[in-house]
Parts: sequence; C-alpha cells; structure tokens
Amino acid sequence: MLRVSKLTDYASVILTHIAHYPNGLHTASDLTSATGVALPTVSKVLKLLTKSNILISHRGSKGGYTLAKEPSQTNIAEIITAIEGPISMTECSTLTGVCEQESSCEVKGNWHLINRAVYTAIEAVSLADMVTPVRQQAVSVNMPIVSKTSDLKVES
Amino acid sequence: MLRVSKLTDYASVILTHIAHYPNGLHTASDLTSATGVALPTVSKVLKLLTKSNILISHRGSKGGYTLAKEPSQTNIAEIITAIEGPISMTECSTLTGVCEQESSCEVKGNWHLINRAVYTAIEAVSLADMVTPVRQQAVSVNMPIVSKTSDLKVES
DNA sequence: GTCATATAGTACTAAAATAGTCCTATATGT
DNA sequence: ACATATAGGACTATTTTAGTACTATATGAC
Repeated sequence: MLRVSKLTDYASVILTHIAHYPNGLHTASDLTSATGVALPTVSKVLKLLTKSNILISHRGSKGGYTLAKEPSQTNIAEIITAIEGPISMTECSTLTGVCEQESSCEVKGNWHLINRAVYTAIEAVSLADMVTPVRQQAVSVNMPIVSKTSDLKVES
Repeated sequence: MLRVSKLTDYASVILTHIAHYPNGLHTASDLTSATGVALPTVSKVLKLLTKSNILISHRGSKGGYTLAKEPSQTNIAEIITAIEGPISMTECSTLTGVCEQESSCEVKGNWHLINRAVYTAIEAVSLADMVTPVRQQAVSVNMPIVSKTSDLKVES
C-alpha cells in the first residue's frame, strides 16, 4: 500500500496530457476524450488543481484550462497535495491533538523524518519529467535512485 | 495524505517498544499495557508481523513474541509491507490488468520510478533508528535528507 | 495427563474514507 | 441574448480500514 488515490492518478494523467501541449487551452470534455476518464471526474480533478494554482481556468465560451507554470515548475508533491491535502505518513504529522498517545509517543519524531524523506523524493519529480515516458526496464536497472541513504541516519 | 494505516502506525510503536528490550519475550497483553493499544488490535498486528518474519512467536505458557532479527536489520518498508501489503503508489505498480488504461498509459513508467524513490527513502530507516527518539527541531534543520535529487532525473 | 496460558487463523461488523455523479450558479465570447 | 464552459457544493454508493470475536492449536508447569 502507501498509495495515492485514484483521483491523484487521474490528475497525473490529465496534467501530463496538458503538459504535452502547454500553450493550448484544454476543456474538460477535451480531456475526457484524451484520457478516457469520465467527464464529472475530470471536472472534479480540474477544479482541485485550479484551486491549488497548478492550473489557470478561463470561464465562458472558448474557455478551458491551461498550466499556471512551466511543466518543470510543478512537481508530483504539489499534485498529490492539491488532490489529497498535505502529505503526511501519520496523523500527527499534520494534525496535533488527534492522536491520544501523542504526548508520550516515542516514534513521532522519527515519522516526521520519514515523512520528510518521502516528500523530498516525490518533490524531485516534475511534470516535465512526466512528459518524458520511461521504459520500465530503465527504471529497474537505474538503482539506487536515492544515492546516500546514510543521510537518513537518525541523530541522537 | 499518502498515509500509512493506523495499524502500521501501531506496528511501529509496538516494534519500537520490543526493540528497546530485544532479548525479552513479549506477550500481547504486556504490549497492550506498554503501548495503550487495545488487546485485539495488538494481537492482530503481532500476527501480521510474525507472518512476515519480523517477529518470532512462541506459543503456549511462557510464550510471547520476540524480534526475528536485530533491530538494525528490520526497516520501515518491511513493516509497512507486512501490515498493508506491497508498497505501490498506483494500482499498476503491483497488479497488472486492473487499470483499463494500462496499455496506453503514458505515466506508468514514471510512477514506477517515483515508487522506487519512495521505497528507497523508507527502506533507509531501520527499527534501530526508531529506538533513538528524534527531537522535532533536529528533523527540520537536517535538510536535505535525500541529497542528490538529480539522481531522480528521468532518462529518455 | 490436564490445566492454564498464549498464539494461529478466520470470519464478521462497524466506521471512515474515497469515488463518482449531479445540480445550480456564474462568467464570457459571439 | 445565448451557447459554452468553469465554480461550488451536496449527495450517494462503494471500497477500504479498523476493530472485535470465536474457535483451534501449541506448550510449559504441576
């Protein structure tokens, strides 16, 4: 597990399509045809992305959506955050006072550290990267992706 | 979002407690007292961890659970996998044939890459690291945790 | 050998999160 | 004015997760 939601997945597909034609204006129905995702769902995703300033919307006739920034300036972490809210591995990473054990929790700080590491990894992939398809073979031989695991070492 | 489940969170707390006393035998009810997590839930978590060879169980009177390996040899990725199943950011990363768009999907390879990066980040934190509490301040000034983001660059 | 203790496995119920849809309002170009 | 397209919110169904309960099995102590 540790999965992004389906909506986030759709968002990545939709944005990647838009990033292929960064100067065009894309309507929700155009994107439905292009991606195969149902219109109400595409619409929902586009609204969320606009709200988070990843897309700019143009209302009315001849309206549509376009990228707010260049593809290289939008990363996967922003997309996930736009659809699902702040990225956090545990409840206590975003909300205080929800977890009863919080005050005496031994592992809170470590989860923050893990959270940070994951965020950094996701942040490093931009929409421009998504436009360039990767063959699966290339992925599996391209290890290690994160070079220095020792940087993650917990300091006492 | 992008959150681990509560059970995984419990697992981290329980295992961290056990790792504090790596030579002792811990019963489910001992761990309930120590962590404040309800007995049936602790029990469920312990069974899952045993099934994945993170813990070893001893049945019967004077039984209980103990670590299968040294704390440094068990990492967070294993724990997440034990409780939630294989780590994958999207459906297509673990299961083929579930996503209808799979054959024509433009972003599949890139998600595999992201998945790999996240996995590597999580894998770098061991149970031994969890035993050492981290002050939150230390976390926020300790950037960047993942050093070379350029390694993530997508190759064409 | 039997009894108390503790885990193994499975099934089930309740709660929460997610996905998907629909409706009404508002903006804008022709 | 009208057709087109987004904005916002509400609502339902589905799926996932959490939590519990019950029965079976193993083992040490007496």
